[in-house]
Amino acid sequence: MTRAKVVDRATRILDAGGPDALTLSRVARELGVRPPSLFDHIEGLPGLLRALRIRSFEAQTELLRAAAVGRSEDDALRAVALAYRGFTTAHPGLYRISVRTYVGDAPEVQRAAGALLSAFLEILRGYAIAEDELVHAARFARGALHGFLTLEAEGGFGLATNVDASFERTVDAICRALGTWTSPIGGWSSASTARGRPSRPRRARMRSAELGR
Amino acid sequence: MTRAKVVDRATRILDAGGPDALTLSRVARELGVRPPSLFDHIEGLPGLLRALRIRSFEAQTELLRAAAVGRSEDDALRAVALAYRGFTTAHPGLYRISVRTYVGDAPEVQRAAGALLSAFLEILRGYAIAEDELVHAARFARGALHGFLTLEAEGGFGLATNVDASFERTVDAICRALGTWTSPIGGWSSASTARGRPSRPRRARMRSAELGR
DNA sequence: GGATATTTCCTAACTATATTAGGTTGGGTT
DNA sequence: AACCCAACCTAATATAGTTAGGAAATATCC
Repeated sequence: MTRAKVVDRATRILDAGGPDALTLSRVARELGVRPPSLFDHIEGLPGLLRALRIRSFEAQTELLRAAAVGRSEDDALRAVALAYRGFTTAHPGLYRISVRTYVGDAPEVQRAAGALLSAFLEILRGYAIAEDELVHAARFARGALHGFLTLEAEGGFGLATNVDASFERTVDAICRALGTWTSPIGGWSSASTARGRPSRPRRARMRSAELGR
Repeated sequence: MTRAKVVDRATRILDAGGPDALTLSRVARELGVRPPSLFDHIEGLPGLLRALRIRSFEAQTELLRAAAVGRSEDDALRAVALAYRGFTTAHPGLYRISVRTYVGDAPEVQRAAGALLSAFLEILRGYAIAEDELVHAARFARGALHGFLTLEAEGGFGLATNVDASFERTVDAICRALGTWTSPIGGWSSASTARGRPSRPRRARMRSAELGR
């Protein structure tokens, strides 16, 4: 019984049964030991979750780097997107657990998350995007990819008609947006924007209705 | 003590303390009753979560409709995006809980989720996008919005430098992509694409490494 | 090789949570 | 006045996580 085996088994349970299925009792049962025995290898449930998050971030980072090597711009982004989708499909639970609790988490987790972030930034460096716009572009691209995959994993697309095609179109759209990235002041990037830049959104006020009290 | 009060209090706890803070014990304590008393108003914890998800979807749907009324295309999308961000900021817990568990959930929850989906589709109808492309465009737009807001809410952007600007850029990027939406066959929409349509991504194979065993 | 230290598992016990069963009470109805 | 039922209660059970402390196996050191 080693720490790695505990985390391995937890990963399997997580991927197969979702977050609610993962309990120390179950991990212990499947490993043939009693729950308290796990505490000699992980620091309780929080420690196990921490280990899983780190594993998830590291896997994603490596994946991303491997997919991008030797490619650039749209080519790199497409490869990364495909690899990412492969990951969320193969390890839905592990992916999910990496979302949530970046902030306030242990330094090691923060570090793993940071590595993923910078790997992503690296890929976007191929595009003709001003340095101070890069972070915005990265947030957009990562968010778009992440949002699609999350919704897909959660079944948020309702009837699963043609999700593959939707994904291709989504990646295309991201590439298109990155290829025509603009600064808010004037045109920066090589290509001119297709439809200019429509009026700045005026701050709309929202009512939070009678939710929560 | 009414059902509505239970759900209200649960919403507050959820928004203030996150998913882990929400327990029946706590709801009961804050309402001045004992836990079993709650069972006369909700069907246990699963029932409470169900009610919360429904409330979340309904709130989002109404919000979206209200923001879009009287506007179209980019104008509508910008307003919707702002309203959405306002919602996730005001009710992070309630928003979170709507993500996850679409599939396999109770019919009422499915219905509430479906209403949100179709409201979103309605907004995109203003764009010059072919009918059979609409669903793809909606998945992209919703995913991008959702992904950004999720990452922001989870602190996934690391140092919170200029997230407001990132959001504006992201909404711009979504508008741009929708304005230049293409069909995979040929040009459909009004504007021609800025950078043509690069080679179809070839299915990359991924290794799932030694994760989960 | 034998004494010792460390690792790894165990049982026992405690806490919190969700949940069921069944009792009490008071307001409103016939 | 008798009744019903809505809304609360106490008591009890099951499961999860966790701590304390002990026993056995394994590694380490003289």
